Amino acid sequence: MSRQGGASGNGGRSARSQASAEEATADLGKTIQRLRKAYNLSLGELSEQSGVAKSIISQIERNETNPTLSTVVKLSRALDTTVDEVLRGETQSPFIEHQQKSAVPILESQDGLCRLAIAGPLNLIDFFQWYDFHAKPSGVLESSPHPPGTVEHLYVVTGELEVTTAGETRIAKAGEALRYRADVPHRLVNIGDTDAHAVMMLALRQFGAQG
Amino acid sequence: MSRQGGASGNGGRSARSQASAEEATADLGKTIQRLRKAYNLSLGELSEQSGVAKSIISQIERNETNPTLSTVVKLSRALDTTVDEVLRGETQSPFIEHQQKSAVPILESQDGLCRLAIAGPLNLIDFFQWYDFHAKPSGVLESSPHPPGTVEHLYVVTGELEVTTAGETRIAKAGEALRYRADVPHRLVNIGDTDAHAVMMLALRQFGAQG
DNA sequence: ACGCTGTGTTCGTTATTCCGAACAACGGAT
DNA sequence: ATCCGTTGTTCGGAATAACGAACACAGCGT
Repeated sequence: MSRQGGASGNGGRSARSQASAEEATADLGKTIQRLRKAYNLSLGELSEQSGVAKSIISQIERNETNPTLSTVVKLSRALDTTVDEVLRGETQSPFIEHQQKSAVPILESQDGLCRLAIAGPLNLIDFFQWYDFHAKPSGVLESSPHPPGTVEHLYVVTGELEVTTAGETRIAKAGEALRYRADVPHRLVNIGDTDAHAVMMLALRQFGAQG
Repeated sequence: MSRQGGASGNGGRSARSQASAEEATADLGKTIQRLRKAYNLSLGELSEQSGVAKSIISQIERNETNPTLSTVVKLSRALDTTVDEVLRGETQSPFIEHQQKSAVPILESQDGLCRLAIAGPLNLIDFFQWYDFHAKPSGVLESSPHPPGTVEHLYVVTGELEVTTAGETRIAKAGEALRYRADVPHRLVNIGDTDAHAVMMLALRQFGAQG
């Protein structure tokens, strides 16, 4: 036992671990639930997409069971994340303040053939997805509210889009970017007479912390 | 089948995963054993240090059981590593993932006029910037290393780009996405004979977690 | 030869994960 | 007021993961 016995210089082995596994999986349920709700999934839907019985998911979310590895893997995959991320929980301190709301700067490479436009910086984000968005003329995309704190970024590649949220309406043309609250109903309309193409990013605030 | 609910163009969830969990934990036993032997530990020793019965460890190493999450956590800790590392096995991820066009799920709005393509999901990011990238034919963009853990996402809108990082080279055409490490020198080249247009996102990992 | 120490394996039992179905609770319809 | 479809929950029962002890096979020593 213990003591490195061996001639070989094995690396110093830590002797910790031991009974600390419970605490490691302590907030797993909370995390699973947080991710599931971030995707607006019900237990049944997540069950279908993951292949895990919804009763199990319910128990896992309330830490009433000690799931099998394969179960956790299935859930992690369905939630587009890894096991470690799920285990890590939310013990991360969001710092870094780096506001840079100036107008879209443009960088050029040495040979002058490349243009790099910073479309939008953002910080303190724990989870996001981004989308490629196409809309034919007069196409409309209605979105129901996302979780509180969610911010949506829209960068228009071609065409002309109109965004309405919380009673306000703005128009963005090709090359412009919009940033707006997404935790209220909002709507996108292609008001141009050509196809519109945009890149959309959805940034969810992970958990409370102040607003 | 009917994406969730409603109206919204909320995030489209992938329907993959499903029964692929087995293959994910396939070489877990091999990995555990490799790590254990790397430390010159016997089953009994690892059992003591981890708190897992050695009979279980034996079965896990031969993939004769489907361990509990807490069991895997205990073993991972005793082996000074993380669950994901153990799951990843030794398939040293190429660190440059290629997301084919066909793999990008596409959602349609109710009126059928809008197409929403998820270019690339990513989780638990604390800080990022994204860019609109234009390159004339044979244009080159050289980038020096970003902070450790930084991952770069590239979504090609039009044209054809070649990415080289850590000795690996991949090509992405319009509609495809690349995801690769950016904490080493990397280079983008427009290898097509037309202008290339892409959206690039730089995601910095905020907290340590060595990679 | 014999014991001895350590390896990894297999064996009963207990404890619990997992599933599917049945359940209650809510909200929206007609 | 009553039917729905949906939410998340709880309830048997089958499957099995976990444990500890007993097991076989080695290598070394006297």
